[in-house]
Amino acid sequence: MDKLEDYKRPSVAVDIVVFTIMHGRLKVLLIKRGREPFKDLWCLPGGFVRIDESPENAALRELKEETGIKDLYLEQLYTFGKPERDPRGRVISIAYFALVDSTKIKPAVTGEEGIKKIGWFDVDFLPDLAFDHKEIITYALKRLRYKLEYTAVGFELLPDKFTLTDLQKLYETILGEKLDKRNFRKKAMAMGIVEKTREQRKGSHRPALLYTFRKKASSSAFKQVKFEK
Amino acid sequence: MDKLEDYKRPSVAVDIVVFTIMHGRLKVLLIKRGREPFKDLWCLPGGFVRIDESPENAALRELKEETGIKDLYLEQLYTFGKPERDPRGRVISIAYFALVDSTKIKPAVTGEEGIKKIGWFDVDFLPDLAFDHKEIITYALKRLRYKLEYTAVGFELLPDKFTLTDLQKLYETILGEKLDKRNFRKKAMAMGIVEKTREQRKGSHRPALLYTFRKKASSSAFKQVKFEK
DNA sequence: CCTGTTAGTGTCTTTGTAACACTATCTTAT
DNA sequence: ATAAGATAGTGTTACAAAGACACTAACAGG
Repeated sequence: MDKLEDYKRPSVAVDIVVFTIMHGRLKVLLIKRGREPFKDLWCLPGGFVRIDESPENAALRELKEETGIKDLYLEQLYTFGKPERDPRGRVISIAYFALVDSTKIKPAVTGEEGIKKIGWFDVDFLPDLAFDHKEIITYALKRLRYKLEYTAVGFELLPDKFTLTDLQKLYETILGEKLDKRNFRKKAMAMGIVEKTREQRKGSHRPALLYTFRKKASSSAFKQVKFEK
Repeated sequence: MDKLEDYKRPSVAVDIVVFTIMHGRLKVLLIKRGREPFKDLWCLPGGFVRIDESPENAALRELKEETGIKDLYLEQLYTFGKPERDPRGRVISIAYFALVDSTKIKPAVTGEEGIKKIGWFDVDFLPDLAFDHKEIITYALKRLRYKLEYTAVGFELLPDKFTLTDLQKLYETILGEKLDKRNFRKKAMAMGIVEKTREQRKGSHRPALLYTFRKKASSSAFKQVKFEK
């Protein structure tokens, strides 16, 4: 009864939801499928877990293979395993949630061999997606918003040096609401999660101080969880 | 490259961490292994996912088979997938997190066929465990404490009718700290997550009013997430 | 009816959250 | 040189939630 051979084994895959912020919009990385099923539909980057690698390494490997992305924040999201979720057969997929700073994305990521195309899509305007990938993205989005409110994960989406306005815009973009500038800055400073540098960013207006993220205090809540009656 | 046949498939299992409160202590359900590897060591209830069932159903089925437990709160916890976690070969395990009210546990759950024994263990005094099950329990405990602070999941551990003292003791047991009686009751009432019944529980002292859980307001925070500097 | 035991209740202080508007500094155009 | 445009940066007050704290009430049993 406990022998591994007694059971038909499902295939195990990983799918990764990679978020970034581009031009003030939250984007997800998608790949155009080159073959059936769902040929020419968009889907999440991912692939099968090899027999000797951990799911997390599979996720990192697939991301590198398919998109060249290397340094990113990665965490396990949820395992999707309904028997009918893949028309090819039984595939259980461990979904991952990733964040990248858009300045680190390689520009030449489109049209590799002409078979696959990859693209960044605005989360509010997603195309039709293969498999249950829409559901996975919805789940990831929920997690992103949730995490943003009570952890300092947002820094993963910014370059090493950023202005407080950058940081605030990031929060506003993801949470979908305006935040008060003074309260936002007060809180960021009070929590000690950002640190001043001596550099400035210039434009045709008053220059802004650049800040860096202080990893030490990273476990703090940025905004307290809302209290519903 | 995308054919399912091209890949060696891992086995996929589920493991369930079932918590209950007995005699004011937090307990986990464990099973004594009847065969190698790790014969006679304790482990989490669980088993392999069948080719045509969802992981969640596998978890429910295994729990019923092994322990007779039927009605419980169940949610996916995390998928453990390091290649070396099972000496029999590659096994990826989807861990679940479950809560049962101890009054619903069948008493005759020990010594089925004399092969397997099952038992409830105090989380602070766990025996040696098979596989990486210790790690899984640690992870589940973290999740339990975390969820208790910001959701109303604690009710899953109580019978339908309970006193506010019962509820408070439950929180104290799991969080491992004393809570203030007046503040606790004030908050429980203010949030509207409990409802008075007209029944009382008697003892050799002042009788206590019984309350029920109001499912409507279940998404509220019971205690706000702590804010660390 | 006294004792033991648990149930039940209110106020004040502290802390965090939310609302709110003006000045400062730079660039560019005239 | 200076005015206009644009973004950076800053403090106070009011409100809401959390935390600390101690006594009275109701029952059973002796």
